[in-house]
Amino acid sequence: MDKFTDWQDLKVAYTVAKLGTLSAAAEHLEIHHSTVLRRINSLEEALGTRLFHRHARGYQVTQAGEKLLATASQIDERLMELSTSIVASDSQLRGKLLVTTVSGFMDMLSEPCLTFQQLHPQVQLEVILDQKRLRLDHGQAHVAVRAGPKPDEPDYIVQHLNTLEAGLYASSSYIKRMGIPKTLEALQAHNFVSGVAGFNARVPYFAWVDEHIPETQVTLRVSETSDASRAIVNGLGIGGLQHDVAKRYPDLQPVLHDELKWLSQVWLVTHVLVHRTAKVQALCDVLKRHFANLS
Amino acid sequence: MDKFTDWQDLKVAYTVAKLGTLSAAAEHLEIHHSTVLRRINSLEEALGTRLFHRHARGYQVTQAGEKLLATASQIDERLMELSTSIVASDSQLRGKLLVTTVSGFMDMLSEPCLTFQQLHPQVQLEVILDQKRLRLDHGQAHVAVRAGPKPDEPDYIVQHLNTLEAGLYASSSYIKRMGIPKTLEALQAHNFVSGVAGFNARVPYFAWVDEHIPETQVTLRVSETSDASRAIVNGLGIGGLQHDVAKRYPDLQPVLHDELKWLSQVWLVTHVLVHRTAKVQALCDVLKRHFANLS
DNA sequence: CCACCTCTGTGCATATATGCACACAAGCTT
DNA sequence: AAGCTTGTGTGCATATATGCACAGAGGTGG
Repeated sequence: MDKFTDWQDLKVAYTVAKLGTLSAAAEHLEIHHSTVLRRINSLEEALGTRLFHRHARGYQVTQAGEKLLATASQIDERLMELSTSIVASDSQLRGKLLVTTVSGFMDMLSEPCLTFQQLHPQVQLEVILDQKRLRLDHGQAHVAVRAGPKPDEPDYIVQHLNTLEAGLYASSSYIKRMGIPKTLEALQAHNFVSGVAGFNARVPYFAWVDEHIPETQVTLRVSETSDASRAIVNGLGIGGLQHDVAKRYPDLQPVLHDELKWLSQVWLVTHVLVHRTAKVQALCDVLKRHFANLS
Repeated sequence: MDKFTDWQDLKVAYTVAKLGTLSAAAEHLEIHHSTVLRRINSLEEALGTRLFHRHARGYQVTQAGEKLLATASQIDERLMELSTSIVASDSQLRGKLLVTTVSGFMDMLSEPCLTFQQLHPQVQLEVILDQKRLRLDHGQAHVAVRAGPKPDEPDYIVQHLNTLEAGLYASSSYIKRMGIPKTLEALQAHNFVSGVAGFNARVPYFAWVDEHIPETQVTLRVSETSDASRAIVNGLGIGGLQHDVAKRYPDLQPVLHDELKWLSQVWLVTHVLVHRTAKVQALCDVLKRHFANLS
């Protein structure tokens, strides 16, 4: 049913129709004129129609060939558009840009994201919050902001953004109810908000809870770290937060900051194939500038 | 500058984008999946862009691939239209139809042409009057009506239409002026209308004039036989006409019809490549029916 | 958690298409 | 007219792309 098994034949026939001779088409396509001849023969055989009138001085289109010429020239135009569109999508600042991070970082990313949106309104920024690391090499995301040990995967380009410091916080409503612990030992009697086992295993605070706080004292375990901060604000318990996140909630009081602190590295990760594109570069610039101003 | 050197790569990439896997695309295209892989690799290299995210379970389009998919699907549609349009142009009764004959036959062809126009108004009939025989194999014409010996060229399909009989005619104004010849000898004193030497050499009457009538008696030589008939009607001289042509001019009187008559075969010629098409068949039917009714 | 299955990816032999050389045909020029 | 130029068409050697077999990767289901 499919008459055009080889689209290249179409291009060859189109070139002949446009230039009028096999030789000219062959030169233009940088192939031998006999190849042009054979491709046209095979196409005509496949279509069951003569496309050209053979003339010793050149090829002249038949009515069928005229139709083919019209269609092929449209196709050629589309292809020109497509090729410019494809190269432009790499160099122009427009289209979708996918960023991924863990939900706990959303509070920190919202500000640079806003900055980026204002700088490049043509780009539709999509932030994907996901516990499981999306695969940049599968195109699931273009840029990732990750915490913990330095990612080390082939074809990933990793840049160090900052070192974030976290500490314990409690809301004033919690302190009013339970008091504020003054020593590490006193913590054992308090309630804590932590993460669900298996999720966010690499958050240092979660690991510390598992190690030093009895299971019974952990009032709430949430899978998303952003939910943890809200729970702490609402007074469900004491919890570990990045200082920069805690700053956003004036109600929160520091707890034993001189005694307890956790450091975690933040990495900016891109895939080598998308790293050089304008969009990715622009976002990386904004993110690096933002995190540099934090410290 | 031309990114798409091989349009077939586009078709292959399109199939992969549509079906999602190399294997499925390979099966659909009836080629090996490794070939599909290589063509996509080469296309991506040529474009300088990733079109697919390689996944062990299949190929997923990137943004560039999405654009390619959109363009290619449009192309695919156009191609479907084109292929149906091409086959339809053979089986449908529409479009141009080129007929060629010598000008002297126009009077005879006008009637069947009218019939054909009424039967198939979608077809634009173009009658090319030309002394030199147009080449059907070059697509200069689709149907030819020819007189004289049976055409014998390769790939030409020749059908016998009729045997036409011609005789001498004179207008009443000529007869009034010069009288009507009663014997063959009496003709020598009369004026004649004939053809220009070199043109229409195969018209039997013209040959007869050259052989039997003194050069000085030939009042007018015309290159177009249709002009000859008008000259005879206007009384410039005696001339040979097909009986069917002469019938159209009531003023004309037959001259020595029992003594002189010329027979010529009329042939319907088409090229083997266009002969089976609906348009050509339709015209051939009309012409054959018309000429059958003449005798 | 492991075995299975599908799909991708690679070296190698072969089949297919390309290029080349030459012959031929037809305008164009002188 | 006759040579010259340009372009088409064909047999043959080679280069190129295809198919094949097998390895590997990665997800799926028991």
